[in-house]
Amino acid sequence: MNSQSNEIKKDYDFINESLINVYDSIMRIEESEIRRSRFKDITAKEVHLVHTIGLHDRKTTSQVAHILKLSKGTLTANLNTLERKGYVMRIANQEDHRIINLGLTSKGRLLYRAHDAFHKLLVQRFLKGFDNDEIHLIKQAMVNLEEFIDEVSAK
Amino acid sequence: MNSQSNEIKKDYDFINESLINVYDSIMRIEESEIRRSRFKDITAKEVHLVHTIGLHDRKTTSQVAHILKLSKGTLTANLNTLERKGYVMRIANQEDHRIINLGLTSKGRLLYRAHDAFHKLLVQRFLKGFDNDEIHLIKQAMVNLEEFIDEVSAK
DNA sequence: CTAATTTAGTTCGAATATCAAACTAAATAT
DNA sequence: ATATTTAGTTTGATATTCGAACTAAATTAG
Repeated sequence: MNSQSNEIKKDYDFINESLINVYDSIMRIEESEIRRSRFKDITAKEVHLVHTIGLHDRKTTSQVAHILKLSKGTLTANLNTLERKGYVMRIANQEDHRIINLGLTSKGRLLYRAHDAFHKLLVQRFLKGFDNDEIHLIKQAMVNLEEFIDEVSAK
Repeated sequence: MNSQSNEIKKDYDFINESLINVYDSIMRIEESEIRRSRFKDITAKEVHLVHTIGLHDRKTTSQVAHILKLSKGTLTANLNTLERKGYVMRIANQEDHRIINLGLTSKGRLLYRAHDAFHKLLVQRFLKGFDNDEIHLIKQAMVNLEEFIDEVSAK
């Protein structure tokens, strides 16, 4: 094996290990960032839920459960906690009284923005030192990954 | 805002959303790949454990617990299941009788290699269409990310 | 226009997962 | 030899999740 292809193998292996490690770590540092913030009563999972509800404002409970791939029962349990803690609102639907629409309280939106800011910082660091063309290329790799995920999911 | 910087913002936003989504999805497709394979009695978490034990052969229970950031009690519980299912071996240490070294059975190694092959495929698809320089660049972005993670973890 | 059916969300019971503290046995230090 | 430390297991408490049964509301069929 020549030293050139050896380099490439190293890059491959590094990326492989990285893809496995990084996501675990991101969950972990999100948790520790929250512990350091003013929102101490919240777990990483709960932030994930607040993020999803913030992103999909006024969706129904069933829609959010589907997006998060949680059972309705599990979502109900999580909503009770997040409502009690004051991050999420259940909004009765006037047209259809079976439906509950979900939204964030102002405290929930504060958490949403804090979490979003942290993620923006993460992406900035991910892309540190790259020019626009290079960033576009990295984006393309993420597109590849999502395509692969979609393919496998569809099987 | 000109169209150039708008493009870049789009790339940023896409990468941001992607980084959040992809982890969840990878866990999910790993689970569904396992269900389709001959190793149907295994969860994604358990594969993760088998992967770690395979990667760090003959490490002690405490070392593996530390690597996985699990309590020793939790690891013991998981080891019991994986030993019962025939993927993992506890190996008594001859020098120090308190220590248990962990290893994979041949069935465990089969699972390890199947899982590894799936990850290699994932990385191939991630890097599809890029030349060596571009792959090196993408690797550098992963290095950036790990550096950021290490920094935040150390705080 | 009722009846039956479907739909949205909650409740409940069972199964798992996790942690931290107490515990056991072995090794090391005093 | 005795006390302390270390490695791993056990135990009890708490969390999470699921799916099935349930309630209430909306829709459909007769």
